[in-house]
Parts: sequence; structure tokens; C-alpha cells
Amino acid sequence: MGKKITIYDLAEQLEVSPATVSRSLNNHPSISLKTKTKVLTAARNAGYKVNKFAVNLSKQKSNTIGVIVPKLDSAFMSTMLAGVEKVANEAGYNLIISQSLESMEKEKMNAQALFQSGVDALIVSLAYDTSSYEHFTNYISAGVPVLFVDRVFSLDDCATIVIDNRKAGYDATKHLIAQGCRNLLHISGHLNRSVYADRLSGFKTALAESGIKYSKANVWESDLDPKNVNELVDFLKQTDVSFDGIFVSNDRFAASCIKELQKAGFDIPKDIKVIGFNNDPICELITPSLSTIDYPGYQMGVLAAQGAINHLNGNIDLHPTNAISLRHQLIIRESTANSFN
Amino acid sequence: MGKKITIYDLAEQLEVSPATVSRSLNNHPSISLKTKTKVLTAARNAGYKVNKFAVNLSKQKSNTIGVIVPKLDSAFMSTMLAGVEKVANEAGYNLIISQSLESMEKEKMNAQALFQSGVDALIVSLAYDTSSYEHFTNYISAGVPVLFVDRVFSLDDCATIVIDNRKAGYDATKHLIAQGCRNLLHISGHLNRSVYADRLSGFKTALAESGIKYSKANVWESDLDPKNVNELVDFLKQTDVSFDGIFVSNDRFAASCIKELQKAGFDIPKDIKVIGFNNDPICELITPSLSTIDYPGYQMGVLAAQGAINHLNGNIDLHPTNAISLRHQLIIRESTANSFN
DNA sequence: TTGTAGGCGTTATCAC
DNA sequence: GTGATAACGCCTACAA
Repeated sequence: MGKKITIYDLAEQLEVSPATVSRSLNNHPSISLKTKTKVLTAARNAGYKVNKFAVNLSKQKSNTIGVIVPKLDSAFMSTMLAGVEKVANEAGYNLIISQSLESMEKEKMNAQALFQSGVDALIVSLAYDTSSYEHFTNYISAGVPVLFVDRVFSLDDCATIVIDNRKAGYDATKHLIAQGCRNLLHISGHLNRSVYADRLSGFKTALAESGIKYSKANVWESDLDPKNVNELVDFLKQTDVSFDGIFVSNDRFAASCIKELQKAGFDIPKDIKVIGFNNDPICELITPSLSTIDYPGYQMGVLAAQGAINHLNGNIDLHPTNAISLRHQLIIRESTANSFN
Repeated sequence: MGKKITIYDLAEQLEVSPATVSRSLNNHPSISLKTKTKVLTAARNAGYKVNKFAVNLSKQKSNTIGVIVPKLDSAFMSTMLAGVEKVANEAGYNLIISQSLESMEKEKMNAQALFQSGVDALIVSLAYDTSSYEHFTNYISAGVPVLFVDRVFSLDDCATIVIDNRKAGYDATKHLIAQGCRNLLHISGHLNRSVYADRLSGFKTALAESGIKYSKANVWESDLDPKNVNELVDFLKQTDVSFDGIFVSNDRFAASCIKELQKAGFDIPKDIKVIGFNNDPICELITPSLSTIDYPGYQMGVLAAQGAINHLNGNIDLHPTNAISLRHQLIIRESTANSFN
């Protein structure tokens, strides 16, 4: 454990001032090539490492971006984060990632901890039950940019990276209808989350457009936790309505539904067609394979990080609005097929 | 954006010294309750927030633990990280999480970035192809504790949190044998990773114990990326040996295998029984459901974080060795059943 | 119990 | 092109 060597040590050794050393290290324009290289080699030989703590204090910034996501264990989040990380690292930023585990309380704590630790920007995908945004106001009033991805709040001061969930919900529903479904059920997440509210809205539009009457009985609001899939299946077994098409706002839950419905004697897709959302790898592993909506997690991460960094660099965002919307795609598989062998 | 308020501001306002303010804020023992509360309330009213940058510089520590994992998108990693986070947060530590995406190069870069950013400890689960540990030596020589979880290096200076993979591999194999399998194939990850080497070792032991001859033909070394499952299936279709039992070192890959084998006309478990590893949620979603080995991700995370923090607090570790091994569990499901309806 | 003053390692503003 | 020197905000001997 060689003792830390500082710019003062180098300065002394080279008989120049600490300022010169500092400037050389950061290749400041007004420094002669000669001294610069002299300093650089000396630094390398001495095994000099900048002390980030000092840099941070001096510059009052951490070169760190905080990220809060509901859970880490989905392919969507993983790729989204890979996108964020790529851009962030290239720009010299570190990431502090934390998961709210779908709880607003935890999200609050994380937000506070990240703020305390001095992140330069915050990227958030909201927890299931987050209902207020007070835990972000200190960021906003401190001028720390907050960007939302996927599960967003629409705050004037914050950018959002989303897809057109209304259209996606519409597309999914339309597909079910095109496959002959008439008694549709939409399994939604918490309607506080705009992603779910928007998908429901698209669902309604599709029904209306096809002359299918909508009532509250067509929606099942859920926390989308596979643990609770049985409540739904019990309901489906009892209900008078014979649903023939289900649009689930989440692949994992859709997969569980299918499995449990099969256990309960339903034939998917013959009796009931099912479409999910996310294009999680699970879609291709279950039987029947799951139709779904695909959307670009990596891209969303890239854009979020770029947005943050642009803001930090003081670049003017080119977008007139601060909401970026990406394209989704309907993926048709077996679970919505008309005849499935 | 109220301007930052510092302990000097409070000191001036209260007509005490900055030191007193500092001590009150950190409730130093030698400070009168009266002044302490006075300072505390004043701080609250003024909306005082410590400046972590200054604290870090002063203390030369960041109160941050770095974590590097291969990928974030598995249930195992997510729960492991939840365990780490719980313990870390309770002890006042933040987490910087990054994913190596199974690449040693990325792992190196991450390790370096985290070191630069001054983490107080590092928790690592190694990438698929990591073959050297040079990128950790600067930690060790700087006295920063490095702990490995699950996919570990056995370095003298580093703690490891693992399960008994040898025994787990043995148990999985024994189960296949007990179910009547005689021509066994083990699909392993990279044997550089001790987890996989150990499971293979257990596999061999089980074979030997049951009087089944082992040859290299009984092992298929793979990167366990579901994208490459077809190579395996092609092999299984061509080979003369009619394998009747497969032990896959990873549930996701096992799930893909099952799906592809089914497409190729194999009946699972009738023709071939399959057991995986991890107890990923996927196990219960595929058909047939997947037998596997369960192991305690959350616990492992907790222990890793505790180990790190104990070290940082200078507590003497109670364990005579620095390798902690946790218990695993065989989970029997349909994919290894003798008669499956 | 409280105050003083130096240190933590860099950066940045002036001068020269 | 380079050098002093003052921040940056907090901690902590050492004094009082």
C-alpha cells in the first residue's frame, strides 16, 4: 500500500508549482508541451492517481448519475441500464444504481440518499405505487436534472423517455380483435402509472372503434405480481362472461396467467388468446409462445443518459418538448394464433 | 434554489464555532445537550445539508460500496443485490452497481472506474471469461476489501460467499440417476469459473459412485447463452449416444434447451430428463416445470455486505476462514419426473 | 464543553 | 507559460 502521492509531491519533485502540475494533468491549453510531458511521465512513474474526493469538492460535482428503477431483474431494465451505462461511461460519468423494489417508501429513501451523495443527475423509472413527487423537488430546486424513463411523471421541469403506450395498447387490443376476440379483458397495472393508464386508454379506443362495448368489467387492475395470479384465475373460472381475449400489461404476469389458466383447464389460445407487453425473453420460452409489444429498452437508456449529460454540459436540447417518444412494435406469436397446433 | 448553507453559516447565526456545529451534527459525546439541540433545530430550519464531497475529502472515504455483477437481469442477481443494499443502507453506505455484461474487459473497466471513484469496498461476481485478477490487485494493495460472491476467485486476501457447488452438482446428478437416467450429459459454463468446475466435479463424483463411466463426451462446455442453444440441440440430434438425462448449470439455458428439444421432437421428461440450476422464476413457467437447485441469493448478498462493512469497521471477522458457504436445496419438478402426464 | 487552526487534494483567479 | 493563494466544506487534534 504505497502512500498516496499528490500533486504537491510531484510539484516538489519536479520543482514546479502544484498549479502547473494540475494544469498539465488536465492538459490545460496554456502549458508548454515540454513541462506537460515532463509532468505526465513523472506522474505515471510515481503512480499518481487523482483524488476524486478533492476534485469533487473543488468542482462541487461528482461526475455521477443516479438511477432508480423499480426492479433490476427484468431484461428490459438490464438493457435499459446497459444503454445508460454506455453513454455515461463514455462521457466519464459513473452510475449509482438502486432499486425501489416497487415501493414508494424505498424510492423516497433512495432518492434522498442519492441526492445526499451528490449525484449530478437522476434517472428514474417510478415504483408501482408512487403517488407523489415530493422526493424529487429538492433535485429540481437544486437544479439537478431529473429524467424519467418508461414509468414517468409528467413534470414540466423533467424530461421523459417513453413509448406511445396509448398506441401500443391500442395495437395489442386491435390484434386480439382481429384474431376474432370479442370479450376482452385488460389486465392493467396501477392506473397511477401513466404507462398503464395509457395502455388502458388505447384498449378502450380499440374496443370503441370495433363497436365493442366497454365497461369496468373489462379491466382488472393488479399489481402484476405473479404471486397474485390466482386471484385472477379464480375470477375467470367463476365469471359469467366468457372472455376470449386477454391483454396483459406485462409479460411476466401474462406468462403466469397462461400457466395457471392451463392448469385450470383452459386452452390457450383456443379458448382464450393472450397478449403481453415488453417482449421479455420469457415470451419465447413458454408454451404457447407469447405475443407481445416490443419496445427499445437500450435506446431508451441511451436517450436518458444523453439527455442528462447534455443538460449537464449546458447544451441546449434540440427537442422543442422535453418528452421523447420511441416506437414500439407488435410481435405476434402463438398465444394469439387462430389455429394453434 | 436556496444557496448552500454550511456549518459556518450556522455557526455565525448561532454565535458558536464551526467545530461546535460540526460536533453537534455528528452528535459527538462531549457536547451539551442544550447546544446540540439548538444547533440541530437551527440546521433543520435553515435546511442545512451536509456536503458529502467535503466529508469524503476530509475522511478519505466515500461511504460507498462498489458492486460488479455479470448481468443484472436475473432474479438471483436482483435478490442478491437487494440483500446487499439492505445491509449497506442500514449501515449508511451507498451502492454503485455496474454490470460487466459477462466480459472481462468491461469488468476491468468497471473495476478501475469504481476504484477511481473511491469506493470503500468492492463486491464482485465474476464475468464469464475473466481469467486474471490483476484488475483487483490495486484494491488489495490499497487495503480496499474485495469480496466475491457466487462466481469467485479464491484469493487469500479476499472473502468469498458461495454455496457448495460440488455438492449441489452431485445432488442434481444423483437425482437424475435416481430417476433412472444412465446416459448423462452435463452442460457446463466456462470451467474457468469455479462454480462450474465444481458442479462438474460433483457430476463426476455422482457418476462414479453409481458405476457410470465418465468421459469428456459427457460434458458440453458452453457460454450458457440461450442464443447458442441450437448448437447443442443439433448435437443431440446427431449423436449416437442417446442421452436420457441432462444437468444444465443454469435455468435460463435449461429452459431454452427444453423448448428447442421439444421442437425437435423430444419428449421431456420421457425421452430426456432435465435439471437446471438457480431456481429462477422461469422454472415454474415453462412446461414441463423445471427441476433445479435453489440457493439463497438474498442471504449471500447480506453476508457479502456484512463482510465488507465489518471489515471497514475494523471488526474482526469471526470466521476462521474467509470463505462462507451457504446451503443449497434440490427442487424437484416435472422435468425430471418418471411419469409425466 | 467549546474554540482555534491546520489539513484533506484539487481547482481557479489573479498576478507576474 | 507559470506561480501564489484562496476557495471548496468539513473534521479533528490541540488548546483553552
